[in-house]
Amino acid sequence: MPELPEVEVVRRGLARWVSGRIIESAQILDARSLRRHVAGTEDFIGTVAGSRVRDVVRRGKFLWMILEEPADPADVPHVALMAHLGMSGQLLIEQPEAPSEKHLKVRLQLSPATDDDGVELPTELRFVDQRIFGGMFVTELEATPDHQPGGLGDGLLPLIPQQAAHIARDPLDAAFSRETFHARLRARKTGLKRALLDQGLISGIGNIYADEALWAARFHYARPTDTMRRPDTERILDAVTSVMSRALDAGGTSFDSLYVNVNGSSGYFARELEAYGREGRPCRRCAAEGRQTLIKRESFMGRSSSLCPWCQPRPRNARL
DNA sequence: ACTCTGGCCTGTGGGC
DNA sequence: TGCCCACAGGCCAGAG
Repeated sequence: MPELPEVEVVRRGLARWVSGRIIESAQILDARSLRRHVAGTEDFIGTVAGSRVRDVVRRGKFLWMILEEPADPADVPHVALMAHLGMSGQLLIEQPEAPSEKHLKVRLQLSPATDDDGVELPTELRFVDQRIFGGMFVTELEATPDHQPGGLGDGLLPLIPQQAAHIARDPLDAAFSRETFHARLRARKTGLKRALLDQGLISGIGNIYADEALWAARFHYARPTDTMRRPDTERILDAVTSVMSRALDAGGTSFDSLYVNVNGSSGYFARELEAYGREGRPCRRCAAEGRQTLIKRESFMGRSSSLCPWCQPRPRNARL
């Protein structure tokens, strides 16, 4: 399940293998993956075909390729090819003759290129998506007043797509402000996990890393946000940053090959999970301290939350 | 203005 | 064996 670390792994792969190349042509095998491109598939193809990928940028779980018109030396890039992986999306760099994946949705043919050793690179970028929660679309880049340089992959232009303008900076972004986050968090009248999952408040966190960070910081998911004091905010942010950094390190190893593989379950980080998916198994922190506590799973927000009932007791003034 | 629910999707797996 | 339903969950529209 692609959350921030997985999307960043994909961004790095695209930046390495696709940046500088021209998208020569495109085929849409399932228009549902272009649902958010309101102008339609022909417009999508017409826009991306012939454009050069100048850079690959990410904010939270949104990912986009900045396109430029190679025939016009004065061209100022103003168009982005957006991709969101949703639940099950993958961006794969493959040879055109490679067998079609079962859920292949979009094919983009890339201009020829070689790697640092002069080896020919595959010439197709594929978007594969089983559940179709993700998708691709083309959008205008717009200046945003809150922009500051220095974010991951964000050093090129003070522009972000309009569809990602409401997405907050993520905790690995150099321009992420803990002060601003703390103030906005305290202004909310909701539970802590709901706030962590709100991409407009802090981006990149999904159900897995929310549960992991809450476990690491020993907060219950229903902790009222308006009772969070500054040290509390520091503790949850430290936990979020730590778990995401470790996950990113684990996922980074998958780029030994040319293939951009986004299968989150294939990395070894799954073995490092402490709460998510460990229902009925011992809390390792409790076990280390001589207690026998089992991780339990509760239904919340229409999805599941895994937590240790001893480390993360439900607050008296719980907020959902 | 803010908070929260439902719907979008398909494959998997448990219960009967 | 096969059918049905719950579940997985990021995001957004719209209800409250």
